[in-house]
Amino acid sequence: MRKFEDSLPLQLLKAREATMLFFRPLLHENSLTEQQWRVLRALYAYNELESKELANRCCLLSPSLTGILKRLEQQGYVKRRKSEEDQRRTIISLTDKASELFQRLSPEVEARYKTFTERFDEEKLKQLMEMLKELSELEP
Amino acid sequence: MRKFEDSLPLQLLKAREATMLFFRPLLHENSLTEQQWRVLRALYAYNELESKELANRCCLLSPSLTGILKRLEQQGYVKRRKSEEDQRRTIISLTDKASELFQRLSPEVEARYKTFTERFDEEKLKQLMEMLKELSELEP
DNA sequence: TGGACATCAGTAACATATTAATTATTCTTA
DNA sequence: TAAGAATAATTAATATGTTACTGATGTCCA
Repeated sequence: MRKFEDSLPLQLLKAREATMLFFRPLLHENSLTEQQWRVLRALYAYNELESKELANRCCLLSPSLTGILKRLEQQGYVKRRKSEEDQRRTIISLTDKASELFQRLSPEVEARYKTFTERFDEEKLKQLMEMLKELSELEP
Repeated sequence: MRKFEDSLPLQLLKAREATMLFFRPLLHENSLTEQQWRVLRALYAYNELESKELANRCCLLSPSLTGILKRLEQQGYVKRRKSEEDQRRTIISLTDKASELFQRLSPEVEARYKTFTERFDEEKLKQLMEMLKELSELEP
């Protein structure tokens, strides 16, 4: 039988934890959770997104996103509006306050990303990303 | 600036989600969470472990483990005893009931692992595990 | 056209994640 | 050896993860 440590999900989890150690302190200094930051990143990149698509892109489940958006909205970082064509859908976008926050933090995030790639070869990182992509497209 | 999707933590998360799709249904059929299964696996592999070491190996934080162990204990799957040398430490082990459950589920888990490797080349998987290991040993 | 069916957002209930603080024990060193 | 620092486990408080379910809307076809 495989050893306990040979579990792929476990190794993915450990690798993710190790990677987040580079960024989590910065987010925490700014009172952001990693999920909140993921949502801000997505919305900054795509300008506005329907709730469902936002959840998909951020790899969040709908009930989790509901709470995250509620808190981000309370802090004045996101706004929501109903879709014209389909009243079931909600469209989310960033406030100016959030854009400013993002632009303020973004350089430091990239700087820490750089220190990361100084310790983990970029070519290897590229290969890794390829494999992860392939993996995430797998279906049972 | 990097694209939203070029985030390594996000890709690790997505890859893990895709992988867990192979196993989560089985665990769910048996009323186990993935964290509970991780704990059972570790304890089965190591026979008994101190609480702190169990948390480390399972990539769980101590407060999370406290709750997980409480529920596993209520269901009669784990037992705890105090360390003789150091009264601060708790030593955790599986009950017979848990060993039986593990032995019953383990073959099916391995079977699903096999269907997984049929779609994701084993040589590539080996490379991936190498990179993940290297990644998880990184420190900021 | 209206009723079965699908879809989307949200709620409910419980499990886990995260940080800070607390308690009990052990170690250190003045 | 007694006070202070360090460590292990827990609790507290809040945020998120997970599944099941509800309510509102939309689609489709008899």
